[in-house]
Amino acid sequence: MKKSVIMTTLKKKIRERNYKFTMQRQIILQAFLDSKENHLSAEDVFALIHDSNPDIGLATVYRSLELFTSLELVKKLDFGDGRNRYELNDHNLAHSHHHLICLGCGKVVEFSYNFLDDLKKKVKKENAFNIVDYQLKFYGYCSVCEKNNLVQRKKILAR
Amino acid sequence: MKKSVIMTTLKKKIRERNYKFTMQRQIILQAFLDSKENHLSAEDVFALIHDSNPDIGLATVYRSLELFTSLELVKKLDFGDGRNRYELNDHNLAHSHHHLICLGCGKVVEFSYNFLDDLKKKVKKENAFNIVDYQLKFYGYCSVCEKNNLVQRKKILAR
DNA sequence: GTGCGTGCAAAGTCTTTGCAAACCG
DNA sequence: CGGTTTGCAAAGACTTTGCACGCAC
Repeated sequence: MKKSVIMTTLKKKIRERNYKFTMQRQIILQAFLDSKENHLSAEDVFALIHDSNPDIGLATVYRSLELFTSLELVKKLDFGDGRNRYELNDHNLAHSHHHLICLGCGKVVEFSYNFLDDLKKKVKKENAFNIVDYQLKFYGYCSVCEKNNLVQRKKILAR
Repeated sequence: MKKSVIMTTLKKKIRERNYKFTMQRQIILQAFLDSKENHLSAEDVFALIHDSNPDIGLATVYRSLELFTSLELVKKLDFGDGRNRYELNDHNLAHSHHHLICLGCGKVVEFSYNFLDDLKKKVKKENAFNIVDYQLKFYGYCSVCEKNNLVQRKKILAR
């Protein structure tokens, strides 16, 4: 979908909940649309926009991300690196995506797999819990780190 | 399994990696064994042991939990409440368990479902990623909060 | 115009670290 | 006895907040 169309949708969603579509909010959302990296921390966003917008403070970035999360425009993620990360919440995605986190180098790769529908029913029945969303994270080793691990293990065994 | 047997196993695992089984480490592990609550933050552990062991500092609790995590004696969890939580890593559990996090009241319920084996193969093949572990979190509403939500929605609609 | 939103700096919360003393093995 | 581990306090990292000013609607 075209970026400008997405922005219009986001604007609408902000307005219809009676929040103001300020320049700052637009710029922050634009950063997500423009960034090659999908998983941005508050500091990342701040760095991305700061050169062209030195007047936007870090606190505003935090407050905007918090707002966007509550409006479900973005999703708050935790990859265990001590800071929150955010990604645009693509409601149109038929299959939700998840994250493979490399324990060696920290690289995060996305992975599609949708099993919510089946599980929603199962969990609802068994636990009296109405599932709204879920997060699935895999921890492992990417091919590069896996290779390094093997080399490392061989060295240890050779001692 | 008996608590004392578990403790012996934990002791062994610490010793065989050439770490010392100090009184502090034992007391912290014991807190997990004794606590009814499975998901403890560093502060929780500190509070649990502080009355009987006022000499154990919070920094030691943090350092121990970090060590235990690296030794895979405990698992580090994030429920989005701004602090890390830890639970004993039960390697004997045939089926791993996951967490249902109530968006209304924050209650966390455990839920068993094992699908790692199938997915491990699939992910390995498709993404060149060797999966070691995974975390699955569901967000939703427990029966109490769901009921409150419904009441709330009715009120809003009645306006 | 009015009230929500922002910038700045200060404060808050959780976690880590430096160092001398204590302790495990 | 020697290298780990600990306690304490201080520092660090990320995030939130108070307040006066500014801007969207």
